[in-house]
Amino acid sequence: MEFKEAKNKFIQTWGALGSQWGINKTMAQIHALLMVSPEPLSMEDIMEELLISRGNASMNLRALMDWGIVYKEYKSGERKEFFTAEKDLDELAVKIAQERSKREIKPALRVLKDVSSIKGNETKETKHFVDQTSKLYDFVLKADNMIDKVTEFKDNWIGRLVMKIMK
Amino acid sequence: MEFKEAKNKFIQTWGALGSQWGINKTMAQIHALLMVSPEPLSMEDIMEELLISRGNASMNLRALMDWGIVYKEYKSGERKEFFTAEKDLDELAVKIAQERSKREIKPALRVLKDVSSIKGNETKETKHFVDQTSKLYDFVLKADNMIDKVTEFKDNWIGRLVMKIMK
DNA sequence: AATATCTTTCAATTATTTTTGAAAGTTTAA
DNA sequence: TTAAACTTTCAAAAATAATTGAAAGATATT
Repeated sequence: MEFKEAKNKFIQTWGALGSQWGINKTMAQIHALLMVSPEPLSMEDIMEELLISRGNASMNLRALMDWGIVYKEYKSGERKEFFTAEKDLDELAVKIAQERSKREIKPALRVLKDVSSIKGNETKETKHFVDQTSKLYDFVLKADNMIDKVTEFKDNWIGRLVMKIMK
Repeated sequence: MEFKEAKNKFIQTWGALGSQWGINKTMAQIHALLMVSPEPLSMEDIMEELLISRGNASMNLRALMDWGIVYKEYKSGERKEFFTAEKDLDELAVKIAQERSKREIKPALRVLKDVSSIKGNETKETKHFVDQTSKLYDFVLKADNMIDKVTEFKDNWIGRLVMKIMK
């Protein structure tokens, strides 16, 4: 396999993986491309490499910057903007985890808390409902706390974690 | 909030969460419904409660069973099939993690391994590519191993994990 | 202040995913 | 073996999501 082929395969795979995890394909592809680019790329570069429109590139770059995993850069003398990806993988994982926690898990937790605290007639159905959603609340809360804790580690937390788990 | 409202809210929220994580909305909703049902439900029950077609119910129940998080049950004297969800949350998390690892992570790992081992001319670009994809391979491999390890724990692994992390 | 360079926005289009419903398939019972 | 009860399949339709491209917005340059 030669470089160009490998690069393309990597970008496609990363894109597919992204879309299986609720992240838009192009967004993941742009990120993949920037990850393996030693130099910052312009919007033009990205459009060309991924064969996408200007609008698409613009919107997805914006989204990546909102996630905090792609940065804008300016080159002196150049008018246009350049982009780089967060390349530190620990940092990347933490940012993604934090963002998903904020956007999806925390709101879901609120709902779980609300629905698990209904009061009233104690039928079998309602008892089971409260019991089950309470357990779910505790579980998701723990998982979410884990994300927060993990953030404090930094620097190869996943390696340490694996060590710890394996005892 | 009364029971029916709470139940509906729970199902809707779980469905939305599912679709943000690459799991089809109806599939997540069926699972949510079964989680809070003290008794097994028939396909008819599910169709009625979620207002979905027979085909939709059938396909998504099949998918849930493939994931190993919903089981078929037979009631003696009854002709039709009934369904229950895995209600043990540790078990549920492990099954989901294993399944996603098998379906998505393991294949991606293969690709990462392949593309990170290209040989040839040592330009800045290829060097950076190999370096970056190798790191990614190591990282994803560690994360995936963590899933495997966690499986061995069973019984409230997440609680223990949080304990460990917090020292 | 006019022009050139570059970016963002968004309505319309295109692509993808999900859902439906009816026909075909299966299993049990009479 | 026929019929009834139930489930699965899958092509077509509907719903949802992603993408385009051109116009409007910026911002810097002359």
